[in-house]
Amino acid sequence: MDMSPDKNPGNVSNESLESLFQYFGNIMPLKEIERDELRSMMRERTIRRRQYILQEGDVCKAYTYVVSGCFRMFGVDQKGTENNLQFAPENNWIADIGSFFSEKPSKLFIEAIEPCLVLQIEKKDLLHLYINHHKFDRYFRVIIENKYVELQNRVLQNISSTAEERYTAFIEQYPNLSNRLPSTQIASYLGVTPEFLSKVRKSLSSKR
Amino acid sequence: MDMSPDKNPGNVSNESLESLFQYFGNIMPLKEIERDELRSMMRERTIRRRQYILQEGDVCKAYTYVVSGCFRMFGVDQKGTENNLQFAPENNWIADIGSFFSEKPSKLFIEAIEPCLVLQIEKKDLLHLYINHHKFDRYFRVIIENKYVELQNRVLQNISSTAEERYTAFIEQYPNLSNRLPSTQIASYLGVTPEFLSKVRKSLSSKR
DNA sequence: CGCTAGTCTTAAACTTGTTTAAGGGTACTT
DNA sequence: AAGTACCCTTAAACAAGTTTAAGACTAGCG
Repeated sequence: MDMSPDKNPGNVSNESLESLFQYFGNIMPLKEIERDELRSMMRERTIRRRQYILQEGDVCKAYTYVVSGCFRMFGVDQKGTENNLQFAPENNWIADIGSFFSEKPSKLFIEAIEPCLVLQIEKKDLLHLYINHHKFDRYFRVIIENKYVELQNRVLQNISSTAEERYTAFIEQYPNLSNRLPSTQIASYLGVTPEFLSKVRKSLSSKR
Repeated sequence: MDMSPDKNPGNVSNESLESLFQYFGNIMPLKEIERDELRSMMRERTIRRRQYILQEGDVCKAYTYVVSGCFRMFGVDQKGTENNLQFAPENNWIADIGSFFSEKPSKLFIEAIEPCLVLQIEKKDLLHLYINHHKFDRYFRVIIENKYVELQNRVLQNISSTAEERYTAFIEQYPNLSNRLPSTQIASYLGVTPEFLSKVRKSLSSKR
């Protein structure tokens, strides 16, 4: 177990905590004691561009809340191609949920696309929260329910839409990201080659 | 609120209940009181082939456990094409989770592909279970976590694999269903036309 | 400064999957 | 026994997306 210098509790910046409290506050208001619990459990880390917080073969040990920056989660297929499964910009949670709960090695990578500031919580602490503050059960169920619905819509899109339709849907869903991310990353998310995405963009711009 | 004849509790068959108890028992053992609670909350229904248990525009009011038979869940796109999102054969839960929790109208249909026997639980009863028997919180979180992982793998496959690879993966995952279901349904699940699936099958069989 | 690595675009040849149309098979109706 | 509905396959023309290759345009780096 690694002992980074910012592991000891109490070192979490107020800015990061405020971001997290506001996130939860949008679901339901937090009591003072719940804020204190979160403060003592969350560990703050800065992550450099290109740095991994999860690599294939490792067990996903933490849920990560993104305060600023952006991550991508991807898998690598037989041919060695990277396929982006999701992006996690600021105010989002990211984890390989399967690996986290089963404690089996992950088949996925999570990499910072931009320099990032995050808050992490480990499994034992999350379970502690579940048990001692029943509300967090609901919080995290809501989080995963929302992520489930998002994924489901994506599957539906993948099997029913052309690359062009998927791209315009991506732009609508992440107006931020479409400017911020390199097109190679977006192409990998959409399941097309960067070359074809370039074609799609051109044909879209000429349509207006 | 509809009052079908089998709504009153106590009418649930032992065979169905045993199937449900066994399902939960695979996650963690059930206490007698928990069995009693389930017995009193689950409502048994027989569903005819082609019958819908959810239609677009309706709010998904119940979680459905499939005792026997098989359902499909699908969405209809702008062109009117049906796209199968998932199948639910015996010993599976099915619901539009997004609609169920948000109580907003669903964009999906759930239809019986075969004659089915199901047990259903309504939202208020599920919430009652959550509150009075904390264990069910965990049960249903595990159920949705597993479904999430399944979906995630599917997205990964959709963006990284050819139709042939997706078809062979489908056969591995549902060896039952590949014989049982009409190929039109499988094609709709894979996101290809029935004609192309026919080609794929032919090219696969000639490879051996 | 010049070098390298990453990013974006274009184009031509190719592969994967769709569309349209047709024909044959089975099974349930009448 | 014929009728209809559904299911599965084949084939040819077409559209969607990939591959390979090349050129231009950054941005970071020694």
